[in-house]
Amino acid sequence: MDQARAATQKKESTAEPSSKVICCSECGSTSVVEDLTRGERVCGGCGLVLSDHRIDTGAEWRAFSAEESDNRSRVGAPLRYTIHDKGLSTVIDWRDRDISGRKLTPTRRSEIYRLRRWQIRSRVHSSMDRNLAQAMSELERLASQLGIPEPIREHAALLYRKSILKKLVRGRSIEAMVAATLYAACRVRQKPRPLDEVADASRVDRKKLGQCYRLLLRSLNIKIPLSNPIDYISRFASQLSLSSPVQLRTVEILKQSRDMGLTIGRDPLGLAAAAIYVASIMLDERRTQREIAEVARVTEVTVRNRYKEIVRKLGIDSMSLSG
DNA sequence: AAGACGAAAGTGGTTGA
DNA sequence: TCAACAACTTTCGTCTT
Repeated sequence: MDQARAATQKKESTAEPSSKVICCSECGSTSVVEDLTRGERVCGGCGLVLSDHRIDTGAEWRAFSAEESDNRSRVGAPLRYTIHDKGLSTVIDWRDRDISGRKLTPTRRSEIYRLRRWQIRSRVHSSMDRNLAQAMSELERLASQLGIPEPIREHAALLYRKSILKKLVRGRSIEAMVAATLYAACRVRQKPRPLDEVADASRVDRKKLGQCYRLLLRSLNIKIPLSNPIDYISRFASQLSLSSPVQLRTVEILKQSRDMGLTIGRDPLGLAAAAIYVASIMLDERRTQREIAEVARVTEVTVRNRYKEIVRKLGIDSMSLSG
């Protein structure tokens, strides 16, 4: 009992600082200077080197003017997991010219032509590569439809690669697994999307998606942070075109609700919706239960029930609601 | 008339025997 | 595998603004 509590407390205390603020182990200062030319991270307080040998992702040219530094960049594209061969495979140029720009002789030309054909074939040659090629294009389609940013797409792509290696895709549809990895990646990065939203955008039904998602978590040992209603607020608020004070008030309400134990076992979507509803009334930017329920993908009834609980438990009286 | 409310029955997922 | 269960949904009649 006590052990369990100690464990959760420890988890909370270690999870907090490592995710955002970096503290110097010597002086506790939070100001960290990044020295990219030396690949070091140095404490701004005492000068202690916190980490070194960082990979420099910046330019490897020297530039003598602003124009030059704009033009010149690191050679080659960065490694990308969303391209099925990570963007690393060889490409044979389609122009029939040799290295010095001369036209090729007819014999040489037909030779190159055959080489090129085989090269293209071999690029997607193994079944894994074919699967990946298909999956990555589906991932791109789905992610752009949902407006999911590049880093999360890459994360999803990485998860998909892992699930292929674990042979999870076998016997399941590529689409379902892609949708599941994308949903999981959003959750891991604390930018959750409602499961229904992802299911709608792909051609996978909710149930299949949920099954694949759970399989993914189990097989790859992924730890997903409990989805927090607060993570949904900014998206919902912007869909309802609510001002930022309303967002802030909503977050406040959610924090209070959590402290009152109102959030345990409750659907985060419903909580987010109800909190937005309360905040929108308090700050006189009223939205109907139906409007809010729609963007949060819950029913009005759920919004209502949560909202009633919040009002009752937080002691929000009718005065602060009406005006 | 639209929105809010609440009761009652139905649904899908989890848990424990 | 099945029943019990909690949370959520659907549906619908009634009340309020």
